[in-house]
Amino acid sequence: MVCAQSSAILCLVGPTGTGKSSLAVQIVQKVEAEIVNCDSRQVYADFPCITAQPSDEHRARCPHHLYGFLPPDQAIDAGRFVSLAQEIILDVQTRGKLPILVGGTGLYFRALVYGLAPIPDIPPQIHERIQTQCREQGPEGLHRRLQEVDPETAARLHPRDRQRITRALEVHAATHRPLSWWIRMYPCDQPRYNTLSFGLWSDLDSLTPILKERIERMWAKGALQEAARAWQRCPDESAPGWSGIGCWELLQVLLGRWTATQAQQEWLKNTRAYAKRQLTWFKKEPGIIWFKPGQTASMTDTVQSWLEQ
RNA sequence: GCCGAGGUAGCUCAGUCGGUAGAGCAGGGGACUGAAAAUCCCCGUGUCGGCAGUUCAAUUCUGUCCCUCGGCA
Repeated sequence: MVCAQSSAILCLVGPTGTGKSSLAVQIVQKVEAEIVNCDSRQVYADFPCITAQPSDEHRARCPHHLYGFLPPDQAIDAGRFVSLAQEIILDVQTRGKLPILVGGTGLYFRALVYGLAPIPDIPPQIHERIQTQCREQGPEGLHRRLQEVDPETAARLHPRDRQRITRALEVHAATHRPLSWWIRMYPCDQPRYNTLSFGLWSDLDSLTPILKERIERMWAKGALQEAARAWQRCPDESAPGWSGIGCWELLQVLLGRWTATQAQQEWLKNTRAYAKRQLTWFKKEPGIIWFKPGQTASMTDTVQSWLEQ
């Protein structure tokens, strides 16, 4: 066993269904390590099966952090993820172990590795006010306002991108500084950890049958019952936990809106589209060493020589 | 067999009063600084069922054949 340097983290990223979780557990057999989740949906306690959280068997092999700890009515965001993950990573490193960051949420990965501008939390009343305005005036209306208070951000956002437009307006309203100011003041272009990043790359055509099979396996393992239990605890379609792919499709079956077949088709379609977005994101991410699933034999050697440096 | 209604993009269909066509969905590509499994953006050549006729020009009109779906036998 090799011990980790104090500031090192290993990252394992790539689209859904490429086998990141199993690979992480394999690496743990060679290196003293603990696994840290980097996936925005696997944090939800009510959806272990549907969001493909590591199995009990995997979790028994080494500590797994930030999985399945949040109820579906509670939101998580990149900022909160980063502060939770930072604390855990530091703790793991202090104990002389290597943190392995595993997951497919590109924004969380980048925010953790490269940092995030220290924008304070937005007070709930400001958030609510701007969301209401967006509903009333539409994203285009808010985009026009953003052009006045933050022309730089407005220029790079499409007038219908309500999520980013409202966020930029919220930042301005809460801090009296435009989002572009924060980003300029706190550029996030240098990694804050000594990082080795692996990516598992699989093109969509090869991934599709795997995703299809995984959905069938989840179905057989009781995904629908899992959703039914979650619905009893949180009967609110708009709750953050329900936005996961699969959760929403299964809910349509529970509410009698879709047939099982329809839901499975939509589930696969949406998963594929998501995998494509992940590929697009990670392709651009610098410094990732790419492997094909199943051709990862040299990976642990790379990890060990990196740790010995 | 007769009478209707159809055959146009992978699917569902619109349209062309004759000048070789366009929507939705599917599919493909892209963006991304606290909702990110989210939120958005861009991308449409297809023997217009086959063959023949009329015409400068036919997917459009005419004839004929083939196929599908109704109704009657």
